Amino acid sequence: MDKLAIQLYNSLSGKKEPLVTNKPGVVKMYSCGPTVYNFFHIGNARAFVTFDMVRRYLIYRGYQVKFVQNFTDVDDKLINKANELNTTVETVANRFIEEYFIDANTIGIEKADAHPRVTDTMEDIILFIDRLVMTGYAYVAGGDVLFETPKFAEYGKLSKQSLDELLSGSRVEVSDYKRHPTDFTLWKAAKPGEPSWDSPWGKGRPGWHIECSAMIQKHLGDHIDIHGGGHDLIFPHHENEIAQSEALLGSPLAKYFMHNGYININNEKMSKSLGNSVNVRDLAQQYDPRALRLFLISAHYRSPINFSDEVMQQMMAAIQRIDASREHLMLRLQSSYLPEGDPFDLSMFESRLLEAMDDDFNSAIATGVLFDLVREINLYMRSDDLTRQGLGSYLEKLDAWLELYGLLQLEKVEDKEKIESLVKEREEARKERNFAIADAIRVKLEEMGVHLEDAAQGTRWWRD
RNA sequence: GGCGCCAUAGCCAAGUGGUAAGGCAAGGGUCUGCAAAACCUUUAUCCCCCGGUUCGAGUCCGGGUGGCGCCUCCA
Repeated sequence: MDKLAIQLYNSLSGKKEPLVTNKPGVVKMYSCGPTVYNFFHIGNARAFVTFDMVRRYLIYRGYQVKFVQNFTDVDDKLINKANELNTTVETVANRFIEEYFIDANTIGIEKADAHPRVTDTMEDIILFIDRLVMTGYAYVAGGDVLFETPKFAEYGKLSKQSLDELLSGSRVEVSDYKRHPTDFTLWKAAKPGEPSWDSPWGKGRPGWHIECSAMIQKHLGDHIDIHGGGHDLIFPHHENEIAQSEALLGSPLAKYFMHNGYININNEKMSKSLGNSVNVRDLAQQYDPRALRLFLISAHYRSPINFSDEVMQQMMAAIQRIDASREHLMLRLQSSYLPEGDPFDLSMFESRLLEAMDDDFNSAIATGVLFDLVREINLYMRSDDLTRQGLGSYLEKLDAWLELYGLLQLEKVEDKEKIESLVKEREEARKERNFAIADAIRVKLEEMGVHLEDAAQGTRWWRD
């Protein structure tokens, strides 16, 4: 069995590197979470699902994982939204944090070990900024505090750009009070009507980047193993985090930076101006949420992917294939006259999965292995030598993997009993070869959106 | 202008220098009260183009062409 280290692509080096954690067996990871002013969209979902997948896999591989993901709950977008709704920033934030957890749960994203909010981290943030001022990395200009980028010699090491190169883009905002055009805000002086906090520099609120540095330190300590986010966060967000933290630490904030790729919608960049952003709340009404998740993990996390209805239809069909196989397995296992036998050795499958995921979390290959398992299960079930242990081995493996992929079907209880009694009634009719009644029941169920499938061991059903 | 990414069948998507995984769709077949599912089978002599390295390249190198991202809030 493969005992080699997990390889992961490190944005810092631009290469795949073996995962060697600061503390053996423990992975500390932090991933940038949402600004909670709205429902999250499919693009956000890709980042969340990517790091949920990484976390699940690390745990699967036996690591103890400490995972933190933040909520940005003070920011211009929130302030605008609050004004728009004639309410407070806090109300907006609370509302959409709740909505976050609902949607995250829908697509199988587990809660992090901590979900710190900026407003709960204010003291640490102010202290952090203060230390940067004291050590000369930051300066006060008016009521603002700015980080002086040239003071940090390695500025640009993540985005692989020098200060000059950053400038030549000439899109960097030039302000009179900045000593250098690439300097960025750590603390923003309060404007009337905005939420603000007391600080040594007067009332104000934190800039965007500082929260992550402060939260990492507070919840995970000075150094973490993996820092994640969308690849658009490379610059300036993560670059600035590195500058802030490492200016004080003098050593790396995170050993590995991982960045997931973008999602396009019908081959166009998703953006609000194009009006094509789709939130997960709406999508989950339209498609099986697991199909959504499968879509997100069916490509390697660094590849750009394209969202379209056509692709989603394919994903729905693929989910059906998995479900059908699993449900047949369970039906067979319910059979009362099943011979006993030996459990199967499925280590070949397991090795293939580990090999795929160890290689920079290649979930595209890993899902291929999953479908190979499904094929083998289907083949086995057509054979004549089924045993309880044989079926059990497959079900156990399948469920372990579906759990790893976050695709395990959650039981919906509501109308389940009603449907099952109809299904049973129909089976009785079929036994009596009263096909007229059997078909009538099927029509009725179809109208309810329930599909049937007759197998030798019984009937399985599923909903749209 | 700077930094970086991608180009594989009708669609999606892997592919570590050794002769193209997997999913969806489509055709044919087996099974079946019907239907569905499942299984079998067919579908890229070829991986954007041109050179080069090599016994051998989708896979490495150089040059094109075509997409895209970041440099500004952004997953």
